[in-house]
Amino acid sequence: MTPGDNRMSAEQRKLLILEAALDVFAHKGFSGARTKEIASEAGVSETILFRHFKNKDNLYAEALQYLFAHHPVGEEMEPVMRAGDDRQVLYTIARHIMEHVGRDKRIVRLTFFSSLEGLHTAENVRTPIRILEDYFAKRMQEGALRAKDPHLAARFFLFAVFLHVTDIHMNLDGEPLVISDDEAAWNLADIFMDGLLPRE
Amino acid sequence: MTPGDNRMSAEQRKLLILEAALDVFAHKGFSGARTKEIASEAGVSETILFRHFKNKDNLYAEALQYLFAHHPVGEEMEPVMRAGDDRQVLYTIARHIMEHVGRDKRIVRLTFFSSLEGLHTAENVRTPIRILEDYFAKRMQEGALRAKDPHLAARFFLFAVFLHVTDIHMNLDGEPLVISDDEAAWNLADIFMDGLLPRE
DNA sequence: GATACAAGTAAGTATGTACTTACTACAGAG
DNA sequence: CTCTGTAGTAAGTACATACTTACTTGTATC
Repeated sequence: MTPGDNRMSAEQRKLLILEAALDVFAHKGFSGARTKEIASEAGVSETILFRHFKNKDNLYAEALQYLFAHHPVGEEMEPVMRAGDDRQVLYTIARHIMEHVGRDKRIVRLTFFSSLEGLHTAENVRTPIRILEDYFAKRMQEGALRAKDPHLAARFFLFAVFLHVTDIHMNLDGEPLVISDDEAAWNLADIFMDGLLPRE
Repeated sequence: MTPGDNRMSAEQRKLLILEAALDVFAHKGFSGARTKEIASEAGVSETILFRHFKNKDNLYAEALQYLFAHHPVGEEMEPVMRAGDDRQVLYTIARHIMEHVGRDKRIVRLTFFSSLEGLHTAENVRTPIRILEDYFAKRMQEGALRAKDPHLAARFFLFAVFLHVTDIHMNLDGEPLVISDDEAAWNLADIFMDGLLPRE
């Protein structure tokens, strides 16, 4: 094997390693991941991995930063809140999150792993709650929604969505769901708007 | 240190080790846990740990079995479904889960760790969904509830509760919640029954 | 074409970690 | 009292793992 065959710029190589790291960390968590496996998945030797990253902790931190930099959460949500009536807003938020997470399945696993392993507080959970909470508070003041606790309402709505997509990617529940994102989002928005009791 | 000072029956000792194992596994996950730490937390040497348990996998399996044997999920839920009107049923289920989990905070962490590490399908998630789903289906057929997808409705309700208690113990969201279980459960049941839109 | 700098390889080291082996001491049964 | 089975200790083993060291090769720049 002649060296230099797959020569690559530092930046390119670093990205390859970051991608491999995300795969392995998302799959096995920080303490379950092996630098050797990450290196081999990136197609390099451990030596090179450690030339690009000071140590495993550093690699983990940079990998998370890289992932969330490419998948920001809060900002994209704001325009969504002007989607029309309240039902439409909830639907759009739900779809937004489903797609956001669906775009990269590692997000869910890494978020949970990081929280469990105490390596990272989940900014990507807190931010959406704040945004939806503010929206609810405003609409409640306007009398457009019933006056309930807006923080609790936002929590419950988003938690339902979060665990729904989490389940889809982690399969907490036994069997895989066959329902489309669209149908799930409409159902949830409808329940939150009208409730399960029939309206007379 | 004369041996035999803290002599103990096999069964007693095994329970001590299981408890220590649950603590450490819940805190660090399977691959983050060290048998040495478990042993020392149980106040024994590793030698003894490995005399009681074939290996680390076996210890993990027995620990989970022990935990869930002491905190069964599904069965206790059935009587709860006869709690009165539908709102009361939802409230009671939510409270039931909050208390169930509150009784032993390790449940949440172990459930998530196990799922993430692929060691265990979460029976304690699936079972409650099935039960609530059946309840919804029955009430919808009776016309007491609007005809929505009962599986989705059950999923969303329970997922909201699950992640709510998860957050309380894992603090996914930034700041700790100050709201009581009672208040949270009533709010959620109310939203699911009546929705956020005002009824004319 | 010589030089500088970064990409690459091969081999190694120190520590961690799951698990063992060889032995001692105690308690209950006969 | 002796025998047997089990709780206990001390030390060790084989391998995995994060990280290093010493060295080689390619490439862009002047």
